[in-house]
Amino acid sequence: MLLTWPNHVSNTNIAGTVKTPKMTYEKIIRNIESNYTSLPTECKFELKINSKILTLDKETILVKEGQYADKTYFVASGCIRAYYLKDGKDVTDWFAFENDFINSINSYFQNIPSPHYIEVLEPCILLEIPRDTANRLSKDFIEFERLEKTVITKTMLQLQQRIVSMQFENAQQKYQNLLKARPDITERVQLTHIASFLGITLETLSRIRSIKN
Amino acid sequence: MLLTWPNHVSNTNIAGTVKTPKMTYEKIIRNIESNYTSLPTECKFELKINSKILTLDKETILVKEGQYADKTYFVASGCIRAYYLKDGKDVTDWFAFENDFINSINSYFQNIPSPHYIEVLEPCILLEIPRDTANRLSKDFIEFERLEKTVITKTMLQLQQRIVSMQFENAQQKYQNLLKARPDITERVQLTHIASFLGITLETLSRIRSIKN
DNA sequence: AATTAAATTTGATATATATCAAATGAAATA
DNA sequence: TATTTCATTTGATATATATCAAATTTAATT
Repeated sequence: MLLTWPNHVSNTNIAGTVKTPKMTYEKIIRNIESNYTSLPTECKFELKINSKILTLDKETILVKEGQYADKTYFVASGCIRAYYLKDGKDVTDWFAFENDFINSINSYFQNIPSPHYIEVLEPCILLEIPRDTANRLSKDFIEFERLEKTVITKTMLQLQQRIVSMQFENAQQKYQNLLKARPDITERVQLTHIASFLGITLETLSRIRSIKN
Repeated sequence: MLLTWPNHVSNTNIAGTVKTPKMTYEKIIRNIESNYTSLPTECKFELKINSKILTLDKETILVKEGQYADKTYFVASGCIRAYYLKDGKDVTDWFAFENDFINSINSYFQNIPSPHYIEVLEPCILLEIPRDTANRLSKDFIEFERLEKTVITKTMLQLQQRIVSMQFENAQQKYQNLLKARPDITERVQLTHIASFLGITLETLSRIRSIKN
């Protein structure tokens, strides 16, 4: 799953119509800096020559269950989800939108086979950062180590919030909360994925949406 | 809530009888190093002269709701919980045992009033590290920055696991999982706290414990 | 040891949401 | 445009766990 998901401006106009601005390393790295922390010039240079820009179609599978997923992706544009199969059922565990980082956390941090799949939901431009690169940059630049800490801290806080939400809110409230954080989500992501992310059934979500809201 | 909670050996003999070994800064810091990452001598020295050893009784409240909680505690011995009041009801959000770090994450990382209380459950020896100290050490020693990242990463992974568990396991399974990670928990922590931590009622927990197990 | 208070267990009932099943609507493909 | 496939909605029923209430057990205090 995961790395973070701030409440940021979307890159989308009307449902589905994603602008695909020409993305250079410079622009992407500038986005990282402005959303997280700034980096020294040499660190940025090293990042640039050791990472890759990916332009991907909808439905691309970036990571499969069982793989050693040793890359982190920064989403320059588009949207992605991490999911796993629980008794054969597809369960969304995390979404990443513009300016979020995402990886298969278990695999990436514990170097174990990934329980997650990572799938592209909208045409995406990503910056792919290999773990080796990230580790080296962390060793050489305290600012990069700090960037990682910042991203992880954000993620941790969100996970904690989500636990509170799951424990004490009913289906309706959970959905409202998600909408508050991500008002455009229903235009960008299928209801099945939203439902499983919220830990409710598709049917319940549908009913919630029809009454009132 | 939180910072981490590895599956370690307890410091307890028989329920309630906690040995209180003489704890020096050296010994505590050695424990931090052996459980997380090692630190340069100068960093350890700075940590020592800028932190405090606390010896606390059961029921001590370390942090109250509303406070700006800018300390992290390393548990040298004993056990602690973080909880909050949800509609007046006491909900345990995190436990910390020997060799765990704990702080009021929201307050500490976002510098906002703490939604949590932190309460001592067993006589404790703690190392209290002010945020200023932690921040300075992070700036001066990449190893300390890395220590923080390690602790936060562990916490994040545990939170993610807990979400999966909350979403797909029934009360029984949740309890079993907790027991697997922390077999001694029932001797050290009240069932009410365990129940609210698991997101089930005390009554349900009691029933689960009586049938079978 | 007796008394009070707190923690846990046990019981009866209510309820939100899951599950199963089918209908409708929207999008993709021929 | 017709046809197939996939996504969403709607309905009927089942179920795990919550809630409320009380009994019992354990621990703390006098």
